[in-house]
Amino acid sequence: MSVRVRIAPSPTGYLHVGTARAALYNYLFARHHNGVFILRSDDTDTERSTQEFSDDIVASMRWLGLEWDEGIIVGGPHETYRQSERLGRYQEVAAGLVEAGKAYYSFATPEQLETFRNEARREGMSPAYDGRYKVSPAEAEERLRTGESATVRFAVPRPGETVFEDVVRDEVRFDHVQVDDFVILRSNGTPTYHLASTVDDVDFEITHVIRGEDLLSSTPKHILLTEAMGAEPPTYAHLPLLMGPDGKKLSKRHGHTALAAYRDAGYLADAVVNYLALLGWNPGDDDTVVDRAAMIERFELDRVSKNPAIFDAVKLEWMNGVYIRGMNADAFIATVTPLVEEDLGRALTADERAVLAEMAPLVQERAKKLTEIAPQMRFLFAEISYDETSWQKVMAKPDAGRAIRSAREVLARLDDFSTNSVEHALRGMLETEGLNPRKGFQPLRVALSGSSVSPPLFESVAALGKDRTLARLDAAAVAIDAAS
RNA sequence: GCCCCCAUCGUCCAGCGGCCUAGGACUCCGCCCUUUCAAGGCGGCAACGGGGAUUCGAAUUCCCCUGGGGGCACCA
Repeated sequence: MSVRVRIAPSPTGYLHVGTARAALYNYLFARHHNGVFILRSDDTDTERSTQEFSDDIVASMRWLGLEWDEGIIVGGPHETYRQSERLGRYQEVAAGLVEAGKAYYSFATPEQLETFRNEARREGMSPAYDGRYKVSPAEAEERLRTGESATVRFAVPRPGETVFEDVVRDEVRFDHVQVDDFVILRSNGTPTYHLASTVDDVDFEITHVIRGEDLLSSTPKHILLTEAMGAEPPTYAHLPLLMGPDGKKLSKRHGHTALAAYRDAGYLADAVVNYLALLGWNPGDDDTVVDRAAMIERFELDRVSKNPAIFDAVKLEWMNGVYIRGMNADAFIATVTPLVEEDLGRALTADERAVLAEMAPLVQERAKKLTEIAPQMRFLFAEISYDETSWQKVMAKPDAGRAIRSAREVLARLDDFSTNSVEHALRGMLETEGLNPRKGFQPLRVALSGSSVSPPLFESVAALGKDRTLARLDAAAVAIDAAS
């Protein structure tokens, strides 16, 4: 039987990094086994589900490159892949279970249940509802007829026990006193997550359920439901949860949890994928940078860690730098050009594009995030302003003015503004002025770029060209005089 | 409170009875390279939670404790 797996986000929020990782693992598992990867929308909570979240999920999945074979948007043999469109099917299953005596109409009031739980808790017993307020089928029918509202609950076999073999956790067992007679159909007729999700998994012939550990204790319910439907339960694999730096479940207060936020912050999809993949899985050796093909090739569920993993933003950033440096020159220029144009608020001219292409490799090896790049190249295409800290650190020093004036003089006499020629001229200036590179070059850097941190100096001068270089040196000299 | 899961450097992983003087990556700290910042090179700091048991031998197996996490809804 071929592998069929799914990721089933609920459009009640943006695609969370934890969900993204679960999606990635499902994807890698499917690709590794030449199986089918499905994207389903678990949108039974109509109150909280929105189109915006749904769009975000699709966009984020595509950005990561986790193409799905069946599911929302792309369709497939099991249309539809949206739970909100399958309500009839869930009701049908629920009715069948009631018919078979495996589920029942429940009239237990919230107050009764609350009281039961409190009491159980007080006595040190399991707070899982044991169905004690169940009424006879005849009575249920009668009360239903009089218009009384009811939920449908699954009748958990008691006493009993559910044992299953989890791929990452090995054998897990739950005594049924810990499993409540859970609601499968709300009093308004809509299915709960347990019902909808399980029915879909059965109908879509899901073979492996790979999901977060937070669902581990719900698994007996899903197995019981599956069996009650007369189907074979899938293989389960529960992934360790993602934590924030404080060791608590990753949430908004830890920073970005919406995957799209990382895209917007200048991260590369491949870097995020690589980082997420290694957060709880390892390829079997000490490799850290692993491309997608290698991940697919080497992915195994039994190499998934059991430990919760703390999301380390610093390491992600490092990895992003690795991927930026790994881009080929053309690809880098292609992704960076629109960013620079957006930053400037205008399109680049052909000449400017040539300058950008020239300078691109220099900023490429320095960037950790795409968002750092435009600000670093801005001085090439727009007027500058001096960074306050840089000014204090460099321009307020005694030799700054001298270096700038001397450089201005030397460069003014220079016709060949190639990098080599500029370097030769400026090093000559250092010598005649008796300045070391730090004292002699840093002021020039600030004069030209506005900051003490910039791409390499000689290349920058060459890229700016003679006119603008001289103008900026003049302006800096004036500014220094004015400041002293 | 009840149940489940987990436990190696600060963090992510390796280790699946002797190859461990516990390995790699990020971070941090030195040094080198160097026009700034990065990158890169070299080196360094840093961990098997505690107690029993099994064994000739335990980070690796078993038990207890402790600690951390998750779940216990007409939310998913």
